[in-house]
Amino acid sequence: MTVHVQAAIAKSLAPPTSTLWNTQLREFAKQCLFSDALHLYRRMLRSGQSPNVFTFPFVLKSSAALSFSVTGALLHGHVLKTGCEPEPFVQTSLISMMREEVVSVNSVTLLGLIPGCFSPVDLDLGKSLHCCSIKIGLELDSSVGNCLLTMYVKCGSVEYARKVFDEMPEKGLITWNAMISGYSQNGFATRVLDLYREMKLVGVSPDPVTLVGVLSSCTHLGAHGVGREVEQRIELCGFGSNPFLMNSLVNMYARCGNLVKAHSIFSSMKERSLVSWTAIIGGYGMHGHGELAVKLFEEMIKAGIKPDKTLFVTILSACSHSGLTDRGLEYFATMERSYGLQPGSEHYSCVVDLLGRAGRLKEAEELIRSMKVKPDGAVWGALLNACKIHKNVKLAELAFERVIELEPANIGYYVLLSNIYSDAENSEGVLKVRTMMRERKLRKEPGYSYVEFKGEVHIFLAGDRTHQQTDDIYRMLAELESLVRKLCESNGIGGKMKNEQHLIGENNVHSEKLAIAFGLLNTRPGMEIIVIKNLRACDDCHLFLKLVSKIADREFIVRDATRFHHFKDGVCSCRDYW
DNA sequence: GTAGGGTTAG
Repeated sequence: MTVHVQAAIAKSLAPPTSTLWNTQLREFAKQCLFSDALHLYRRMLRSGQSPNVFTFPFVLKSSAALSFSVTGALLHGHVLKTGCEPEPFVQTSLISMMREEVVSVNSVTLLGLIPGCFSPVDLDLGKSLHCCSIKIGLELDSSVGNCLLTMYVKCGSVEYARKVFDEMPEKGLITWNAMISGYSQNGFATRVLDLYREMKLVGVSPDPVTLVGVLSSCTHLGAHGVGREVEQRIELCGFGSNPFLMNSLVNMYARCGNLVKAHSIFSSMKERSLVSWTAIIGGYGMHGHGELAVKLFEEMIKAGIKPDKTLFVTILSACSHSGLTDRGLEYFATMERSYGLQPGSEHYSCVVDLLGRAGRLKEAEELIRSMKVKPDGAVWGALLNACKIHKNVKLAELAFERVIELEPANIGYYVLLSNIYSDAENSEGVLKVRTMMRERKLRKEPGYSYVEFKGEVHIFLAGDRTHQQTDDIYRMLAELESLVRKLCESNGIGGKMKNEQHLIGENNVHSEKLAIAFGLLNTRPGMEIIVIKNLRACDDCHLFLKLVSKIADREFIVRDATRFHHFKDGVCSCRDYW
């Protein structure tokens, strides 16, 4: 179409109609070729073709994107804000054009203007466009409403978006999708699932776009049940060839630990994009199969696909979790050398983690000092974490000092340092950290864990006794604890358990332990137990849960704020190498 | 002729 239009205009075989001009303008605006759009607009005027109501949105959008002044007062504010002087051509051509036609702001104009505000810095301008649409009584128009809703989502104002959503009298598929994707992209996974249920109840049929948002939220929540329902729907509706949807499905299964299923979907895909590869490689890496992740990565390179920055984060972390230190360092070196990708802070934090887990703390510290970009909190945080593993109090103090300069309110780092002191039996240090937290009025958010069982969510806090099965749960825990102790003594791993001894007992019952005990009580062998934890899963529970999986011969997953921990037969597929 | 989509560490 585009080629045809260009050819028609260039050869002037027939005088282009306004529709042809507008189609080409729209193409340019869509591809963000804004100055091309403005040039085309100039040619259009020169050729004697008058712009009409369909012309304005694309010209206005292009002008707005280029920060040029367009329609009077509305965008004048924008120009002042960015400090861009209006380009003389745009100004003169617009003024002359306006003189000839009365520009009335209608829904089409708004639809051209609002997408110019799809970024948090333009939120104020977007709000004024919202006011403008209310003034002319168009805010309830479904296209304008959808557009405003999306604008708020892209600006990160989910609550405003929801307000627009609630006020819209006619909610079409696109309205539901915009809200569902909006929640999904901003991390409100439970709200996505609520809205999805509501949508089906009012009789709107989900399409692939809906399901992508829903699947992404299932992945974050570990909501396997909904995920499987979505998969059935995909088959039923014949959406199986949609690459976006298939990527989401691969990602969901990969992250939930069902790598066989993830791989089979991945293999069956006709088009495998970089995102598909990232999903499957990340899945293997996350579950401790670093060798397989590396193998797939090499396969991808051989297939002629170029990795991007995201994939490098994924592969570096895969190497880190499987102890493939040197392989990871090689990849880090090729990033810039072979692919021209400048490593960012996120890559450095992976490499610090890589070196740190391997005990190469000195090199990790040197790497940070050699960084061209300013290290962020995550980089020093990775070093601090390594100090916890390898019990280096001195370096930990330095890393803590740096990380706290950058993220003074991040409680996780205070807890980490406190645990490092506690491991070193340095009670003075523990006290120091606690005082610091009190002075800064920082309080640790209470950790909780929950299990989804028969459509209900069972939530537990540390030491919780409110659940109706409390007695049985505690009995089960006491039994497990005594079996764990026996196993430790007979296998001579009591040393590792030493730090954990004080955790056993009612005062130190972690929420994930309660959730697992609940799961063991209520599910049959062979059924998977998935526990979700709001914060990071407790390191001290790790060994306990591994041993429980052996004793009870059961498989379970603890999904915490950062990753999946897959426990099976006494092994955790996550960070098990050390 | 308008609005909605997948991947990333700690």
